[in-house]
Amino acid sequence: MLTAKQRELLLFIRDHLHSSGVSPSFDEMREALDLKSKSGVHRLISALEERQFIRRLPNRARALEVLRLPDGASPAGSEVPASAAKPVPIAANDTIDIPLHGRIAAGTPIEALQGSENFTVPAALLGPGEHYALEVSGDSMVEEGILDGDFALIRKVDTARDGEIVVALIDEAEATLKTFRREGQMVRLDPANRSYEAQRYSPDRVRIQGRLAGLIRRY
Amino acid sequence: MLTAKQRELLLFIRDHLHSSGVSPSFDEMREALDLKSKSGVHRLISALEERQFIRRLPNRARALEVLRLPDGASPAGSEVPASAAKPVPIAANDTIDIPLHGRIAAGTPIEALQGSENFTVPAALLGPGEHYALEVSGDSMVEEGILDGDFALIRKVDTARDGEIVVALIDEAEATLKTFRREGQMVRLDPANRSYEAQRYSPDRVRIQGRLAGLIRRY
DNA sequence: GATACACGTTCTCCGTCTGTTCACGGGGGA
DNA sequence: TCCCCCGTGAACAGACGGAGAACGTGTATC
Repeated sequence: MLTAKQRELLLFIRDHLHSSGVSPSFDEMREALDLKSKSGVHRLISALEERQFIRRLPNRARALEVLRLPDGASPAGSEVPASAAKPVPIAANDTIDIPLHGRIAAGTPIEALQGSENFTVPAALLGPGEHYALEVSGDSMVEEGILDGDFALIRKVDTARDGEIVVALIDEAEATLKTFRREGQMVRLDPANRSYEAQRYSPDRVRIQGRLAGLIRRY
Repeated sequence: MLTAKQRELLLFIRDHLHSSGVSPSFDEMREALDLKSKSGVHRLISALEERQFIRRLPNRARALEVLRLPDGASPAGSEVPASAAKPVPIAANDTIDIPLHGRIAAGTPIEALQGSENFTVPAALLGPGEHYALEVSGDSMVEEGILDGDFALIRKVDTARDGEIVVALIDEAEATLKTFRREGQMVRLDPANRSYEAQRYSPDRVRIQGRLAGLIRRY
């Protein structure tokens, strides 16, 4: 599950947390692992986070939290290991991890934004098919109850019916979340905000990248 | 999770609370941390609040509440640590199962609706504390992006600050989701829909049953 | 109800600490 | 071979924290 270095770092964080009460800074970890650069630490931390051994607040100082320890680790003090203290109360395995492809804004096709981040959602929210998540940027869909900062769950499809909310890629360059409508030979993308105007394109300029399947908001 | 200063302040607040019964003022905290200005304290407090270690009422004197303690902190007195008194189950898993207490509509207090259904949500969506879910009924909060049929995730608390969206039980009979505001001696519950009017009640008629913590929508 | 006081909030300025990212490279396993 | 792990170095952005002052807000008091 972990490489030797990752394991060493994880145990160091655990010990540091236990003895001083605060998580170590990147420089302290660099020192402890006998490295000369922090960027190696950064990679190890990312790996530990990806493997769900630690949790952290991004861009925050000393904001690490150890979630669990590798198998066979000795406890920090004379106490029980952290893993035993958390008996893992909830099973409920009906969730799905989907990739979070960044913010949906102007500029880049969705495929380009292959973020490493993942997003866990209840399986009940999603239908069949492949999905991904986007963070909504801007207020063009407020009248549909889609606000800036919301997470849109998108089902990967390349067709849409009138009235459906889709991720549309215009001219292979700009992706937006809009209501899809056909208008004669043209495609119309309707915002849900009176301050914005509907846009019309010829079908060959518009590529559907998915259909809105769910929405998640944090307060 | 915390920097040294943040941890120091949190432990001071805990001790002060424990020995004198009230939370310290900003000046007392400034003194305790050996600072010459309160603004540093303010920033530390904000960081602690952001990390969900404390809760507070804005513009209220000495209105701090310790929600949990950093890992490895010794208890204040000879008693059990605050963390044990308040279970605050932050699951290490990715998801948490919370009860779905039916639709929020007129008629009945939330407790009465002990539905058997459960609702699985990503743990990242919820902070500490106990939560439950409600299905939103009606369009009184559309301008906040809360639509009929959405699922509101509610943190079980009995206090609210101005501007927060809460589940309020009126006269022990009718529960609604509204924005909470104080207005002089009265409590005002604001809808987010121009077609509805704000309602005013004396505080003893209103019981807060929770605070909006997240929102989930299915398309 | 006017006033005074205590307290919390916000701002600017500043220096330091810390995390992030990039580009470079080497080694080893599948 | 490609891919992953690991190391280095440097530059940068932003968080953190301290000082001081002005300003709001709540509460008590008269």
